[in-house]
Amino acid sequence: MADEIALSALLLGAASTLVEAIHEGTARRGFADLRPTHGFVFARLAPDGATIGQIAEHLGVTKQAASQLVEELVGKGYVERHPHPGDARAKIVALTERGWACTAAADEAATEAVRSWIAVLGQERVSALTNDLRRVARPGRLRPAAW
Amino acid sequence: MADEIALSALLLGAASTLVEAIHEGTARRGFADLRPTHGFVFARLAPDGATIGQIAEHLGVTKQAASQLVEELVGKGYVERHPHPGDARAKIVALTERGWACTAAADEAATEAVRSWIAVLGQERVSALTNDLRRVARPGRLRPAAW
DNA sequence: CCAACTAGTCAAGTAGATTGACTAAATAGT
DNA sequence: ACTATTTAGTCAATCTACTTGACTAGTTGG
Repeated sequence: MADEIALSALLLGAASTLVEAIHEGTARRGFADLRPTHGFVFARLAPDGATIGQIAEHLGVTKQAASQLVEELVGKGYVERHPHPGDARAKIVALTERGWACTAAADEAATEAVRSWIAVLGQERVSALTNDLRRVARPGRLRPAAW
Repeated sequence: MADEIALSALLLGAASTLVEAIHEGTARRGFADLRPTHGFVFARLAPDGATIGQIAEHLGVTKQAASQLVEELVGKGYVERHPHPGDARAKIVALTERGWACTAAADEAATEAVRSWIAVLGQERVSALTNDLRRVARPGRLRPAAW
């Protein structure tokens, strides 16, 4: 049936709604020079940082794209490149103080956004939803780009 | 908490997983020259067709982008432009026979994809999930573009 | 019946990705 | 131990899906 098709549209719509709410809330808290994609980078960076390759895999993009993204974040003061302790080729990308502040703001914005869902569905169902998704969503493939 | 942040990543990952499965399944059935975006156009076109403006709104893109998309689909034989009965400026974009065949293939692929979710979660929870999403996902905003 | 608006297209520009070629460092094979 | 292959990251060029801006043709309203 078309019901199965509708599910993907719903998931996409829901994801879009939530991501945009978080993005908007984060911007409102003083971090307006970022896109949602950057937030997904931050999520991978906390708490211990990550290499370019790990970021690329997390986002589901090429290393080159990840590298460009990191370069932009370095320029804006959100992350720093540190030498990798055990591999001189690699670099550890880590959040700066500003990066951590932004992450905190994003967490607030996310809580705020989800609160409106809880108001509609109840805490119970939101939790159930989250758990169900955890079981079917293959990690990685984070960005539905190039569709 | 970071749990709220995770929810958006999960939704996005789930949507991505499902959309790609449908896309792949449709391609496997003989329609390999399409992107997922085209599928969302088809969904709006069935059963009665739509104008360029309606397609644009459905996808959350500009009319120009929608127009280009339709042009591509015309070239590939999936849709046709018909004159609008009551407005000589407008055009009704409608599925061709091939367009309908592709839609049927996409439905099959979607059913197949959702079946694997049902195998994990059970019919019950998948239905509950769908209903929950229906209540929180704002329609439109289909494509999380420009992230 | 003229002014303002709407549907769609043409053309050019843009942002975020890609592929390809390269350097330097690590790992594996003999 | 020395060579060969693989891996981490970057530079450069390109691609592509989308945007903004300008326009034509048709519609609506005072």
